[in-house]
Amino acid sequence: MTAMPTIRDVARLAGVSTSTVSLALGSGNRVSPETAGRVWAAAEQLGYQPNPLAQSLKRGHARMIGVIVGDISNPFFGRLLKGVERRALEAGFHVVVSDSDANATRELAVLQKLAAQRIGGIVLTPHGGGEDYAARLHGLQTPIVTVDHRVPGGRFDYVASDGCLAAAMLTEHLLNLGHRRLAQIAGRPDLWTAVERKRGFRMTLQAAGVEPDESLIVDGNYVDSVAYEQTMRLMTRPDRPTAILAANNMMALGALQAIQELGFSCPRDVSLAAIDDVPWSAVIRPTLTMVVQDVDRLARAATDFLLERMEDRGRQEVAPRDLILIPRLVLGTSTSQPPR
Amino acid sequence: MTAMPTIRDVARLAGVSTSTVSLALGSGNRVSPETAGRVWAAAEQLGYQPNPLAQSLKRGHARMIGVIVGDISNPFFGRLLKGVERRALEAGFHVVVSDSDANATRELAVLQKLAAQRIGGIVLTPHGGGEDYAARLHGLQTPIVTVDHRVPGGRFDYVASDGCLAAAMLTEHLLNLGHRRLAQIAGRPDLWTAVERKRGFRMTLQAAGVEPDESLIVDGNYVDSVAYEQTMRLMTRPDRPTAILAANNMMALGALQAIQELGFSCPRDVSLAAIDDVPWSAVIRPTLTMVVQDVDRLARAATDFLLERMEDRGRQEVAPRDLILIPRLVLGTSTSQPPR
DNA sequence: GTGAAAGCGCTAACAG
DNA sequence: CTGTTAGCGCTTTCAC
Repeated sequence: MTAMPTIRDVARLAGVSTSTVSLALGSGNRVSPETAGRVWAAAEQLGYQPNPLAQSLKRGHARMIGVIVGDISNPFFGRLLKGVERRALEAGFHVVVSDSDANATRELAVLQKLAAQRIGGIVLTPHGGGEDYAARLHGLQTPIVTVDHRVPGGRFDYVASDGCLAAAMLTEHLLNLGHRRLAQIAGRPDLWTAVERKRGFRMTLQAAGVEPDESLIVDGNYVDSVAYEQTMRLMTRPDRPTAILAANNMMALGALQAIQELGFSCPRDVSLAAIDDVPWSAVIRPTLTMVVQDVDRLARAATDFLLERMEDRGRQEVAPRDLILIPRLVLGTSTSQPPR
Repeated sequence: MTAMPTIRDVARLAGVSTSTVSLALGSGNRVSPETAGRVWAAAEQLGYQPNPLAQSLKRGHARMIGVIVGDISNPFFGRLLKGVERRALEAGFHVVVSDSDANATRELAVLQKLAAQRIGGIVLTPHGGGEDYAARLHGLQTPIVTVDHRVPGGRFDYVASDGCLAAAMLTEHLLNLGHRRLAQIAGRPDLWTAVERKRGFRMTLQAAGVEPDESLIVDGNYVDSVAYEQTMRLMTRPDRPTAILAANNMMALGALQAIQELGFSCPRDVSLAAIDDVPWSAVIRPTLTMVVQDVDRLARAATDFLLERMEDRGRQEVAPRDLILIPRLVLGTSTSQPPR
C-alpha cells in the first residue's frame, strides 16, 4: 500500500522546500547545481512522478487530446486513431477516444463532455451540419481540428484527402476502359466528403461528354448495408450500370456482396471501384481498384495542427489551415471493359 | 471568451456558500428544497459544470479508464474498444486508449504513464510474460482487468473466449471432413491464448487417434505477414498438409493470400479454418470457416468487472474472477474434404 | 538561489 | 440545514 510520493516527500528528503523541488525538476535552471542534484536524487529514490491531476488543475487543462470518430471499428478510423495516438504520446499527451456512431447529436454530447473535462484539444471527424452546428463547436472554446469531413460554416483546421480528385481519378479510369453507364453509390448527402466525391464524378463525366444519369447516383450513407441494398436495386434494373463507383470502403464491400449474391461476376458483368482503402484487399476477390489515402500522414498532420493550436490556446488568431492530400490510385482486378 | 463558471459563481448567484452548492448539486438530500431549487436555477443559468479536474484531484483519481490493446487498427480490437467505450460512457467514464504494438516493453511504459495519471482502472490485453511482469502490473496499484491473453502469475480478473475449445471445434470439424494431415499456424508462443489454442488442437487430434505432426505446428506470432511466410513454407513441402488451422484472423488472411499466390485453390487443394472473426468475411472468397467470439459481450463483461473493482478500490480483496465465453462455429466454404 | 504563501476548483468534516 | 475551514498536489509570483 505504498501511497504515491508527493512533491512534499521529495522536498523533505532533499531538505528543501516544495517550490524548490518544482523549480529543480522543471526545466528551469534557477536552482544551484548541487541542490538540483539533491532534488533529483531524492525524486529518483522515491520514484516520484508529479501528479498530472494537480498539474492539470493548476494549468487549467489536461494534457490529453480527444479523438472522436464515427466508427472506431472501421479500420480506416482505427488507423487514424493509431496514428494520432502515437504522435500525441510522443508529445506527452494521452488520447481519449469516443465513438459518435456517425451521429451529430451523440457527437455533440460527447464533445460537450470532453470540453468540460478541460481536455487540451480535439481531433474530430465531424458529422453535423445545419445552422448552429459550427457555432456550437466554436462555443466549446476548445481547439478542434477537423478530419475527413469539413464543417461548412466553421473556422477550423482541416485535414483530408482530395475527395473530388479521388472520384475523378476513378471515373477517368472507368471511362478509359470504355464504360458509359456509370453509377455512384454516394455517401451521406449532408457530409462534405460525399458532396465532393459526387462533384468529382459528375465533373469528369461531363468533361468527357457523358451526361451523368442522375438516377444512377444513389445515396449509400457510407454504410455497408445501405450500399448493399442500393446495389441490389441498381443491378436489377433493366438499364443497369456497367460500372459502379463506391464512395467509401464499407460501401464497396456491401456492393461487392450484393453483386456476388445476385450471381453477377465482377468485373465481367460489372466493374467496381472504390474510394478509401479496403482492408485485406489482398485476399478479397476480385481485388478492388481503389484510390487510397495516406492515413498515417493524415493522422500526423491533424495531430500536429492540433498541438500547434493548443500552444497558443486561441491567443493569436491563426487563420484556419487546410491540408489536402493527394490520394493514390491502386489498380485491382475489379475493373475491366464493359460487357458486350 | 466566457471563462467557464466555477462553483463560486453559482454560490454567489444563488446567495449561498460553495459547500451548499456542492451539496445541493450532489445527489445528497441534505439541503432544503428551496435552496436546492435556487442553486439548481443558478447553475442552470450559468451553464455550470463542475470542473472534473478539480473533482479528480480531490477524489484522488480521474473518472477515466484506460484501454491498452496490441493493435487498434485490428478490427477485433476496434470492436472491443468500441464496446468498452460505450459501456464506460454510460457509467460516466471516459476512455483513454493506447496501442502497445503487442510489445511488452511499450505496454509497460504506457501502463506506467496511465497509472501516474491516476486513471481509475485499465482494460488490458497483456503481452508480457516472464518473472516479474505480473509483479510490475500489481505494483501499479491500479485495478486491471485482463482480456484475451491471461497473465500467468497474475491475480487479475480475466475475460476471454475459450481458446482451447475454439481450436478443438475447428479441429473436430476438419477431422470429420476426413483430414488427417492438419497444420496449425499458432500465435506467439509466449502468450496464453496461443498455448491454449495449440492445446485444443493437439488434444482433439490425439482423442481421435491422430498423432499430431509437430513439424506442422508453426509459430505465426499472430501476425499476418509471418503467417504468410509460414504458409508458403508449409505448402511447398512435399508432405504438405491438407488443412490449415490459423490461430487468429490476421493470420488466416495471410495464409489465404499465400495459398492463392501459390496457385492453390482453397478448399480444393487445402482447407483453411480460423479462430476469430474475419471482417467482411462475406466478401472474401472462399468464405472462411471460423469460430467467432462475442466481442461485445467480452467488452461489456470486461468493463463491468473493472467498474466493480474500481468501486472498492482494492479495499476488500475480491478473488480474481474469470469469465470464459463459449465461441461459436461458423461454417464457410473454405473447408471441405481433403484432395484425393 | 531559495522559501513562504496563495490559489487552481472542488469536497467533506465539523461547527453552528 | 448551512457556512466555515481545511486541504487534494502542484506551480508561481514575490520577498528575502
